Formats: sequence, structure tokens, C-alpha cells
Amino acid sequence: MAVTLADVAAHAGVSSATVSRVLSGNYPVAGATRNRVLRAVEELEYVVNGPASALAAASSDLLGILVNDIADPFFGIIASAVQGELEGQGQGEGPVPRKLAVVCNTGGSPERELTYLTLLQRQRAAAIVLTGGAVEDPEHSAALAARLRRLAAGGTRIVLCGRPPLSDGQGGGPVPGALLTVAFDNRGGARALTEHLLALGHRHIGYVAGPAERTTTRHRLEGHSAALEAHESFDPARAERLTVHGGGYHRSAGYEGTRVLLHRAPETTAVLAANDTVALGVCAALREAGLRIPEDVSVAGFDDLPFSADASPTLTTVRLPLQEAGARAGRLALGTQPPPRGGVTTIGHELVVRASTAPPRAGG
Amino acid sequence: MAVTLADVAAHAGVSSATVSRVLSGNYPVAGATRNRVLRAVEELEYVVNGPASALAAASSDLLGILVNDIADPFFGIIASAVQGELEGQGQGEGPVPRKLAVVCNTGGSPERELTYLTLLQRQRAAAIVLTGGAVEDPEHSAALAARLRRLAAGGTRIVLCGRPPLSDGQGGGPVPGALLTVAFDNRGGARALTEHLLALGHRHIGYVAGPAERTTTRHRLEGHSAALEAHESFDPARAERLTVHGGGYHRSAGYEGTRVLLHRAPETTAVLAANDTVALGVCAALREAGLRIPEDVSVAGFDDLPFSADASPTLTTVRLPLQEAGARAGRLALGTQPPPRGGVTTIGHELVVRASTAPPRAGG
DNA sequence: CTGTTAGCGCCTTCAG
DNA sequence: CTGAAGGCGCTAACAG
Repeated sequence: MAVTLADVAAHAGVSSATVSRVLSGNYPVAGATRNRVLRAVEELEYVVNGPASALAAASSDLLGILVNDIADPFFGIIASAVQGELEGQGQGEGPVPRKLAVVCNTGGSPERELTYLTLLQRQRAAAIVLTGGAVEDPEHSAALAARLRRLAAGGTRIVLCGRPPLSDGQGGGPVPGALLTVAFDNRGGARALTEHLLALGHRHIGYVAGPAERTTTRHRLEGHSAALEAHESFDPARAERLTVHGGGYHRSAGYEGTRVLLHRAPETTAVLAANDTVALGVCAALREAGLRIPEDVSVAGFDDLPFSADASPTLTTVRLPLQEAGARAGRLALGTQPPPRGGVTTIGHELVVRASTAPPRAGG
Repeated sequence: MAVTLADVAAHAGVSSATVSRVLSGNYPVAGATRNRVLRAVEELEYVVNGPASALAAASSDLLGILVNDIADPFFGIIASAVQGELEGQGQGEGPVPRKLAVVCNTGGSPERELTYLTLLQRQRAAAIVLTGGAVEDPEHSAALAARLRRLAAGGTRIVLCGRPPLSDGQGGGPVPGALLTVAFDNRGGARALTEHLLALGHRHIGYVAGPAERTTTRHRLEGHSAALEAHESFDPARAERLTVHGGGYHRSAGYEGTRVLLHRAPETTAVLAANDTVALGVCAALREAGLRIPEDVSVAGFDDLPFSADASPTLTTVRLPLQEAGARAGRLALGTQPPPRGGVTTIGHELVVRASTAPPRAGG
């Protein structure tokens, strides 16, 4: 049916081995022969058969990227940056890069995460980047660690991007091997944000948390708590009352969480959201309740996604360099950049103060 | 190195053909044998070699999805919907779906579009979904049409989602074959939006257009123009002056476009943006200029992305059922749903009026 | 229902 | 520098 190497070889009057060598470019071939082959490739519009070469070479051009929600720019930006690293990467002779990114949307489901890993393993992916917070269920952690370990053993490079280094759920120790990590400092970022609000004078700081059982949620919450605890005004009962658990990462979580919060603690003067998207929902609920931002209530997000600078009011948040993290994860996955000792790269954060936070009202 | 079919066969005491049949499930096998094989698969932790089976079967499990910008929710939502259709799809026996979606980020570049198509062709993708507006350069159109035709001829199903049916740049006729289209009514949507503003009493309606040479940009602009022309107040010179061309689909395009617009036509009482994201930038620029929305200037977007309902003020826009379009494209790509006659499905739109549009000021 | 037998298209020694 | 030959792991007839 399709044109094969042999066809090209015949057309160019050489052996198929020669064509293969010209195409992969990893073996000396005389200039004249080379050109003849290249011309034949052009004329016949030959396109390599990926599966066949993957089989023969026992390697593939696929790079897997697992994301929790492909419709969320948080992941889109990371995925885009990872893909960016594939360009101009190890391309043979043409302008065509060799590697292809496979973006898999897990929807945050542990089962699907495992499923996609199987699929990628089946395709013999060269590397896999897992992005976003992990689910902390011990059973799943163990299953995940086992599978990743097997993949790594099979030569697939694994990079965790935006999630903490893997523990196997047993001893809790890190999984060794070709397992690299690019981590965010979610704790530090959340702590900085809460300290910012405390410094402004807020004492009743609400927190609308993300999905339960996710590392990202836990770490941000821990940073928030750490800041509160370190402050003279700390009151455990109040902190507990002002924290709404178990939301998602969507605006509706912010909206609903805020309604709960306002009902439970009308004295709230500031609300921290699990991320920027949630913060949007928080703002909507506050406005609906007739509260002005930041005059009546301050609001802050997390991540600094592009829309945060355009929100009204512009959103105070913590910037995570997603682009940079993704690019680095991509390079690690491709082996373009040497991994740091210990295999863990921690990416910084930056407090971005905008118009959505201000001191509480005098009577607050 | 890795466990192979033969290993499993030996372990289960059957031939490799039997194992293959059990795994693909498309051939009768005795229950007892079946179980034995399945147990062996478990024990050996066997994972099919995708490339090998793709080679032997001359078919693959890969579904390509081309997007202009993976960090843009517009594409994320579509891609997510396409992927959703792969689930519970033709899975053999396990809980593992067979197909894998390959999301390719073209960044809107025609060359990369072609490049990714080559890569996908190399992988012998089962189907390819191309999303988003196309670039209208005749040369590129011809190259694209040629490549798609070849892919289709090779058995790859091609679905265009959110772009008009392909013309080959020569006769301009549609490319025949396994080429399906799910199109948006960008013209109709834009027209409805402009009519809405005209009905509110606006006569100085600015338009911040998207990237030049893209079908989406042109169609929306045409819809806008059509509405203006059909109205008694039509003034070609004014329409031209109030239209800012050549922006992108990012907020900065809206921001900068609006600054140009305000400078050029301070009498503007309403601004239509190329899409919702651009509208955010429009709002930012208006606010910066001290103009209130919608009291001083009305604003409207296009697409109705999730954040539009949370913007402040909430954004009037045209809702495109992206989710539905993506799902349909996915089904067409998988052959799950029979294509309509002519191969073109047009998806409706819906005018969503929110708080960002209002009648112009009395003196406007 | 199950085993045997050829390839699928390419890569990669090994000779020349 | 180039050609010949074997095999990568699986599927798909074909027998039985």
C-alpha cells in the first residue's frame, strides 16, 4: 500500500540499508548516494513507518505528558512548554522534529492515570512527564510507584513536574532510579501569601481549599497554617472555622466555598483561594453578597495564570513559573539537561501583590 | 529484555497466537484457556508492544489532535471532549481503552501544522482531528490539502473541527474522501452580537479583530459587517475606522487594539472582541482609560469560555458549544457516529447577554 | 477452538 | 562506504 524503504531503495538504486542510514543520519554515507536517496524520498513522498522502526530499534519517538485537566491553562502552559523543548530536537535531516508529545488527560482520576501509563508503556514511550498534584491515597501511591519503577527500569525516563518526589507508600522513601522531579514550593508560596494578609492587618482570613487528598492542596494549606501559627494572633479554632475543605479547582468551588464561609464566619475580611480559578469564583460570590473587593474583603489566588492580571480587581496571587518548570521537565525528559543531584529541582515562587488585597476596614 | 507474547504463551502452555487472540478479544477462545492466559499475563506483568502490533496489524491506536494553542481553554475544552470519546471505546477486556490521543500544539504556525501531520502520518495514526481556524495562505492551503488527501487515502480518518471544510486552493472545491467537518457558525454568531448592540442603540461599534489570514477571524468580521450593512445607520468609512486589524487571540491584542481604537475613534460606545480572551484585554484598556463598562462603553466577547461568566462585569458573548463539537469530532474520528451527508456538521451558537453590554449613554 | 507459518517495515550487525 | 541477511514482537491467514 504505502511506500516503503525498499521502494525508495529500488528507486535510488541502492540497498534499503543505505536508505535507512541516510534517513537516520547516524552513519557515514557518500554525498552522491545521499543526494540520490534524498531525491528518491522526495519523489516517492516516502514517510517512515514509525511502528516498524520503533520495533526494530526498540525505541520510540513518543513522549507522554499526563495532565489533570487539559482545559485548565495551568496544565496547558506546562504542556506547551514541555512540547516546546521537543522542537529542533534530535531531528535527523529534515525540518521535522522526531519526538511527538502525547498529552493525556487524566481528569484527576487515579485510575486513569494508571491507565494512561499502561498505554504509554505499551507504546514504549521514551519518556513520561507527570504534571500536577498527586492523589495521596496510599494504595494508589503504591500502585503508581510500582508502575513508574517498572517503566523506569524499562528505560523510560520519568519526570514529575509540579508534584512532590514519589514515595512508595510503604517506607515512604523516594523511589530511586531514572525518576526526576521538578517541584513547586507550594508551602512557601502559601505561607508568603498569608503573611502578606497578616501584615496588612487581617485577622479573619478565610481559606477555600482545593480537592482533598491531593498533595498540592495539602501543601498550600500547610503553608497557610504555618503562617497563621507563627503569628501572635493565632487561634486554632478560628483557623479551623475559617477553612472550607473539599472543593475542586474550578470556579464553582470558590463560589460555593465562599457562600459557606460567609455563612459560617461573616466576620471574614480576606479569602485565600486554592488557585486563581477558584479565586474568580470567590470574587463572584462576594460580589453577589454585596461585598466590595478589596474594600470589604480581600481576595488572593495562587499560580498567577494569565487571566489574573486582567481580573477586576486585578488579583493578588503567587506566581509559579509554569513555563520554566515545563521547559525544564521537558529537558530532563529528553536528557537534554543533566539532572541535579538527588534528582529534585525545586522551582521558586513569587508573591504578586495586585489590587485585590488591601488592609481590612477600620472596624473590621 | 521485556516480557513478550511468547513468554506469556510458554508460561500458559499455549501458542502465542492464542495469547494474541485472548488479548485482542476478537476471536473465540475456550474459557479455560482464556483464564490461563490471563493469569499468565498478570503474573508476568505483560504489556503489549504497541509498535510491534501496529506493524503487524498495519494499524495504530493513535488519534492525533492538532490545536493552535494548548494553553488556551478554547482548545483545551475541545481536546478534552475528543479524548472523552476514546474512553470505554473498543477496549479489549481490561479497563484500559485502546486509543491514545496525541495532542499537538501548532502554535498557529502552518509549518508546524504540516510537520505534525508528517509525524502523525509516520505513526500511522488512525485518525486526526484538526481544530481551530485555518490559515488562509493559498500555498499552505494547497500543501495542507495535499497532505490530508494523502493521509485520507492511506486510511486515516480526518476531521476538521472548528474550521471550514477544506478547499484545495486550486479550484476551491472541497476535498473529497474521508474528510469530515464540524464547523462553527462564526458568521452567524458575530452577526447576532452586532445586531444585539445595534438594537441597544449603539452606532459607534469598535471591532478588535483576531489574527489576519485566519478563517475564524475573517468569518467573524464578515458577520459583523453583514449586520452593520443591513442596518440603516451603515457608514462604510466609519466601519473601517472602527475596526482594528491584525491582533492575536491573546489579552494583549485586546489591550493594544483598544488603545489604538480609543485614539482613532474616541466616540466609540461599544467594542466587540475577536474572542473572550481578547475581550478581557479590551476591558483592561478601557478601565485604564477611565471608562466604565458598560456605562461608558459596552464590551462583548466570543466563545463563552468558562471565565466569561466570572469576569467583572460578566461578559456578553456568543456561546459556541465546544464540548459538543469536540465530542462529535471525536465520534466521527473514531467512526462511532455516521457522518452526515456531505460530511459537514454545522454547530449552532447562542447569544449570551450578560452585564458588559447596555444601551449607550444618552449623549453617546 | 488451537497451533503453525509467514510476513509487517525497518534497523543493525557482519561481510565485502 | 555499501550490500546482504537476520530478527524485533505481533497478527493473520491457513491448517488441523
